[in-house]
Amino acid sequence: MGTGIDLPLDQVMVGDCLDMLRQLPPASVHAIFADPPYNLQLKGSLVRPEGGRVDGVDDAWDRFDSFPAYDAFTRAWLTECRRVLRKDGTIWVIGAYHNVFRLGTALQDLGYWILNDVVWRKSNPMPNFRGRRFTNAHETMIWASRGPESRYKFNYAAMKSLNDDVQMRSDWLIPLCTGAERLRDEDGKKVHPTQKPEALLHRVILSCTSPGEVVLDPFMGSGTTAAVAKRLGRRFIGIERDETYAAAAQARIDAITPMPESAALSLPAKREQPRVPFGTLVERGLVPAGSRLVDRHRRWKAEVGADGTLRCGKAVGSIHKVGAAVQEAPSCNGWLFWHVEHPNGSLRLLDELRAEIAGS
Amino acid sequence: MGTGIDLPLDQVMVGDCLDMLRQLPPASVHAIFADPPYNLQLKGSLVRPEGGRVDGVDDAWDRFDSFPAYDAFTRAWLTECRRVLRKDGTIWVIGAYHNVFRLGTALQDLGYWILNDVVWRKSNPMPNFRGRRFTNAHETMIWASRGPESRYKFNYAAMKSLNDDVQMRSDWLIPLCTGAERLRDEDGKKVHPTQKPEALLHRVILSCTSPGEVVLDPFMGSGTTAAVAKRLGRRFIGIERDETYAAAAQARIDAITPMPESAALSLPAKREQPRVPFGTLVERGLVPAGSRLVDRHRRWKAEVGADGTLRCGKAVGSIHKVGAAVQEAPSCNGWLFWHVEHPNGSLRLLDELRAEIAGS
DNA sequence: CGTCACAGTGAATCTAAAG
DNA sequence: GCTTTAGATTCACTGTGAC
Repeated sequence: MGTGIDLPLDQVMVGDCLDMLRQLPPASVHAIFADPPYNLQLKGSLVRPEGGRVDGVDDAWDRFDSFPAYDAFTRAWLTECRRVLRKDGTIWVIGAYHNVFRLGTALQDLGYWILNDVVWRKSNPMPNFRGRRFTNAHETMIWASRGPESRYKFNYAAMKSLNDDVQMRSDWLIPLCTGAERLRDEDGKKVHPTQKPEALLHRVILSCTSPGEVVLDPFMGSGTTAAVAKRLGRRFIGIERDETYAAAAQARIDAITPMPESAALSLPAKREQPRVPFGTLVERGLVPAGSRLVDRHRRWKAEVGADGTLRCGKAVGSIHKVGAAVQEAPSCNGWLFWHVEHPNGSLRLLDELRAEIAGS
Repeated sequence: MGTGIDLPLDQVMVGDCLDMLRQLPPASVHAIFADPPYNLQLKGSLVRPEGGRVDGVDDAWDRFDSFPAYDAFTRAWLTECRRVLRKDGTIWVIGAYHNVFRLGTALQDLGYWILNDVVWRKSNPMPNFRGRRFTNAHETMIWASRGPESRYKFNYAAMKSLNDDVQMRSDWLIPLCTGAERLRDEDGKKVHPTQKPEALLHRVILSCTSPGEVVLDPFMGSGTTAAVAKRLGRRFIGIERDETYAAAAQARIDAITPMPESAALSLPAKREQPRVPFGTLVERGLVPAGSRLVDRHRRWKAEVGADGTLRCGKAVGSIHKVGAAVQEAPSCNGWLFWHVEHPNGSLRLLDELRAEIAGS
C-alpha cells in the first residue's frame, strides 16, 4: 500500500471526529463508511397505540439547532474525509429523509461524484403507529467517488455472484439488526440506538474494497463497520467520541476471527484475469495461420494471418478491428464475434478457445 | 372548496412554469406533483453490449450550467408552488440521485415539512451496461406538507387496502411506462423521454386527495398526472412549456373517462415473489463465508466465499455451477444438492435454510 | 391459434491498460 | 499528462414474424 506508515490501523480512536480525522495523513484510506447523526428534531415523545413509549433517538449527539448548523458540521467532516480518502477511494454515507438530502447536497458541493444512491429496504421496519404517513421502511445510502474522473474500484463480479448471477440493483432488502447480533448491556438495554446490521456492511465493504485495504468509519458507534471489515480480512480505522460506545465496539471487534483469505477473495472479474493475445492462439496452432474464421451467422469469412491479423476483403487488422469494419460498427469485441468452424460444421467461439488455454 | 373562482381547472396552461404559477391565486390547490428536469449531465454516448445505442435524455430542457443555477431554478418554482398550495395541501417531488438531494434541501430550506421519502422501485430498469455501478433501479419521491404544523390529508385506509391490508410502505414496486401506455408518434418514437407510469400517479393522487380536489403539475410533460387525476375524479391544472408535449397531453386527457369512485380503490397489487439469492444467506451469517458445504453423502466439500461463490478443487462459481462440476453433470440445483453440516454431525439442506428467511 | 426465436428498449452522470 | 487500442459489458418485458 505504501501510505500506511502513520495509520492507526485496526484501532478505535476515541475522540471528536474532526480532531481525529485531522490526525490522519492525506489520501490514505480506500473506503469510508459514515453513519452521521440524523438531525431528527423529534418533538416530545412518541407513544405506541398500546401505551408503551417508543425508544426513539433523542441522544444529545443527535440534536442540532438548525439546518445551517447541521450543514456546517456536515461539510466539515466531509471535507476532512475527502482529504483522507485515496484518489481511487469511495465513500458511503447513510441517512434518512431528515438528513440525507443535506448529505447528498454537501457531497456534490464538495466535489464528490455520486455513483449510486442505494436504498436499504428494511424487511421488518417499525410501523407508523399513528397512521399519518407511509411506513418508513427504508434508509438511503449514497455511494460516491472522490471526483468525476476517479478510477474507483467496484467489485462487479462479486456483487453479481451475491445476487444469483444477475446485476446487483440499487435496492437492497436486509433486516434490521435484532436478536443475538444486537449489542445489549447487562440490563438488556441496547448499547447503541442505531446499530446497523452486519449484512449491510458486508455488501458495502465487499463491493468496493479488496482484502488488506483500509476502511474508515468516522462515526463508528457500536462498531459494525470495523467488525465486518475485520471478518472480511480488511483493515479498519474507527473514530468514536463516546467512550461507552468505543469500549463496546472494541470488545465486539476483539471477539471476531477473520475468515480464511480464500473466502474473502472474491471471484476475479474477467477484466482482471491475465490476457491472452489472439496471436497466442495462432502460435499454438489452435487457430492455424491460413485458416478461416466466421461470425455466428456465417455472413462473413476472414482469413487468419501468421501474425495474428485477420483479412476480410479490404479490412485488415486485429480481430476487433475487422469485426467492427465488416459490421460497420464503431467497435467490436472480436473474441465474442468470430468463430472457428469445425469440419463437422459446428462453431466454436474464440472466447471459449481462449478460456481453455488461460493459465497454461 | 371556495377558492376555485379564478382557477383554470382541467386545463393545460402552455407556457413557462414560473410565469404560469404566478397567475394562480394563493392557497388554491390541494396537491402538487412535480417532475422537474433531472440535470443528468450526460457526456458522450453509451453503447450497449450488443452494439445498439442508448437513447438517452439530451434535451435542452435538462441542461443547466451548474449546481447553483439548478438550485436557483429549483428554489424559484418551489417558492411559487408553496404560495399556490393550500395550508392543508401536500407536494410530491420526484428525482434521481443527480438532483433529488438538491430538491430535498430546497424543500426543507423553504419551510416545507418532509413527511416521507418514497422509493419507486422499477421492476424492469435498464441495466448498467458497463458493469461499473449498481443497476440504477429506482427513483425517489419526496412527499412534504406546507410546513411542520400542517393538517395535511393522508388516506391511510385507502393505502392500506391497496396493499393487501397492511400499511403501505415507503418503497413501491411499479414497472416502467412501456407498451400501449407509452405515448408514441406516427413513427413509433416516444413522444416524451421520461413519461411516468400511471400506476405511480394513481397511488400518489389516491394517497393525499379526495374526489373533486385540485391537483397541480407544474412540469406536466406527457400528462400522466392530469390523465390519472381525471380518471380518479379529481380536478387538475397542468403547466407545460413545450407545445408538442402539451398537445399530446391534451389529446391523451380528452380520451379519458373518469371512473366511478367505487372503482378507484382497486389496483392490482403486484405480489412480490420472494427470491432469495444464495449470497443473502452468506451476508446474513446463516452460511458464513469461510464455512464448508457438503453433499448428501459427504462425498464433496466446498468452501463458501464472501461473495456467495463456492470453491471445490478447481471448480469455482455459484452453488449450481460447482454442484454440476463436481458431479460432472450438465446442470444441478445447488439448493437441493448442498448441505450445511452442524457440529453435531447433522445435515441441513440449503433449500430449508432459504425457506426460513424467504420474505424477511 | 400457439409456440418459439429474435429484435428492440427504458431519466444512464457506464472502461482500462498500454504506449 | 496525453492518445490509442484492446476488449468487457445487460435485465425485464414487449412486439413481430416464422413455423
